[in-house]
Amino acid sequence: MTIKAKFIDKILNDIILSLKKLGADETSPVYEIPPSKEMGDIAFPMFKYAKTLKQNPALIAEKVKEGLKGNELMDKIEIKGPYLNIFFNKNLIAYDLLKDILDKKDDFGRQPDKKIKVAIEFSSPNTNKPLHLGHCRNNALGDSIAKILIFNGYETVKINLINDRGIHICKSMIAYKKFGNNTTPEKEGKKSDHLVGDFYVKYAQEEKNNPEIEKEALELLNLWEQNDRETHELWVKMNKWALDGIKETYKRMGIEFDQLEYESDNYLLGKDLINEGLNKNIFYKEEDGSIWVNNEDAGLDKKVLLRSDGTSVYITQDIGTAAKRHDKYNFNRMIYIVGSEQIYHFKTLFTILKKMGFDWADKCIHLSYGMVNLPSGKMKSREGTVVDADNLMDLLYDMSMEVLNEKGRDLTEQEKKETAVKISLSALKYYLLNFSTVKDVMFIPEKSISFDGNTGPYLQYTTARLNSLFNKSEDAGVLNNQSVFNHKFNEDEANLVISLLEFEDAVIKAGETLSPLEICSYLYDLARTFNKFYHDNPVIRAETKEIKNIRLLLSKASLIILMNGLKLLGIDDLKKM
RNA sequence: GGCCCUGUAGCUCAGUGGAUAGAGCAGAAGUUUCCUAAACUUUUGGUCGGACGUUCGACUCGUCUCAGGGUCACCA
Repeated sequence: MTIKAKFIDKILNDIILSLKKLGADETSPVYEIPPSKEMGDIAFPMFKYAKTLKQNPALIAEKVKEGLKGNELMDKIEIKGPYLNIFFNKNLIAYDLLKDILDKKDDFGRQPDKKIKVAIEFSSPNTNKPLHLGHCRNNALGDSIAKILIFNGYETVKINLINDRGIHICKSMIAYKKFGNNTTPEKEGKKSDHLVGDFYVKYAQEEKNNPEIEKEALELLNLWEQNDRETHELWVKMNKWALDGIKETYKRMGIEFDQLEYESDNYLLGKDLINEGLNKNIFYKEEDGSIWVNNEDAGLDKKVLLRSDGTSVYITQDIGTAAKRHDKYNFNRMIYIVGSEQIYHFKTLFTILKKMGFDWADKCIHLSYGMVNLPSGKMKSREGTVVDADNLMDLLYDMSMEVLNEKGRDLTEQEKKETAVKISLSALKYYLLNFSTVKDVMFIPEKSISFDGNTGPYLQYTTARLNSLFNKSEDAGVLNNQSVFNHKFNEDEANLVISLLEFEDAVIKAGETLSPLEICSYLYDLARTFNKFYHDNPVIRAETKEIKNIRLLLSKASLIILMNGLKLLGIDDLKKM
């Protein structure tokens, strides 16, 4: 139970008692956070009792207030029309809260072990081109959601399904065979995945003039499926280039996985299950021998599961892969983090799994996210209108370095480089996470990534100021109940206490809604509240020793929570900036 | 055409039944002999795409409608 929930619980009892005196049978009154902090810390709207009590809600609020006996947790009770607004006793909250934060440190906010296992599939790149901005969003989301779930007490398995076979791979291979002259990344001085991507673009260009080339790609795919030696050697070579480069990008972004699955290992999975389903009459066979499922009862269409030649389609291996994963991990939930263009596909997949009698089908979720668009429109890898992940990180690094050279304090060259890396990544990740997942992201290169305002670097800046503060202060504050209880919290301090109190709720809500945005919004609010406090209230040079102590404690708690929150976003805090 | 998603300030976005709809950027005006000015303060700017309905109460729910996007492959 969170600190806040404990407090509210104790207040709730009094409200319930008071309501009962008036004749309202209430066991769990609704409450909300008032729109502004001047109105109080928690509010009870009285609208719903107007009907049963046949009284004006404002009057009911008055009466409920009268019926409340003194409770030390409540500092002040105000009636604003139909609302009963309560101000918490900041001293009591602050003591419990600060004690908990300082005791638990990086575990503050962590929820108890839920004994629930969640498999998360994300990233899932194709090995025919480098990662682009869309993958960055996927990676940032998957990484952050996994961290949020772990912090919420779930056990997670992060899975990356590498799409290393299929016609798209053969297209890069054909272009290499035709125009590659046996070149290598070393010869070209190119990052290996970029070289593979160049051939994919080359193929697309060639296809415009010479549509016949597609036949060659298909032939190559056939050769690959027949285990043709030469084809496999090329495939292995180019896949390694692509994957090595992609792995480098993951490393640079700080993205890690527990399991790598390869489509080339999985693509034959599912066939047996389809035939099994055919025997059970869940599926049916067309005259040409192809096997179908009719999902019209679920509001979907018919869908082919095995081609007339007996080969499998995309969804066939997804069925097999899902079943294999369930056998292997025995997950309680599986989350697919895949773009919104595949919403229909996953609806179909889950419907089929359910028809096949897998009771765990209901535990699979497609967490779809919107596309990343450019002002010029949609990103298209074939047309070369993509924002490449490596190039983008380079650009952001250079921008960070420029600002650091201008403003950075007291940093060695080495520290500057490390700091620029951290700043550039925080700008990118925070930008991509600070959107509702369902929404498309509009990416305007010159404008989107800034280091001012509601950004990752702003949060890092706040941690750098805090770290600097503790470097300059000989002690970090001692939690002494007398000093906390006797302290008269001013507005900035009180706001900070309330903001600190909200962290646990933000963590829980982010976990329930699979939404890193929840953490972003919370951290930004906390950082703003802290910066305002820090701007207007001297800490080291506070008027008295007691006040200094309280403010150091509040600052320490702020730093701990900022660090914990940033970790959930996959962002590093900074000691200096 | 069917289904799904989105439409909130000049721009980019929060806000999903409640109190005057919030941020950032951009624009205007301020704050550094002071713990990091990548900060802080003040300020300009909105018929929440439109219409009707449900409700004591709607940006939030329902129906219709307009606009943009996605999807409806024996591609992945």
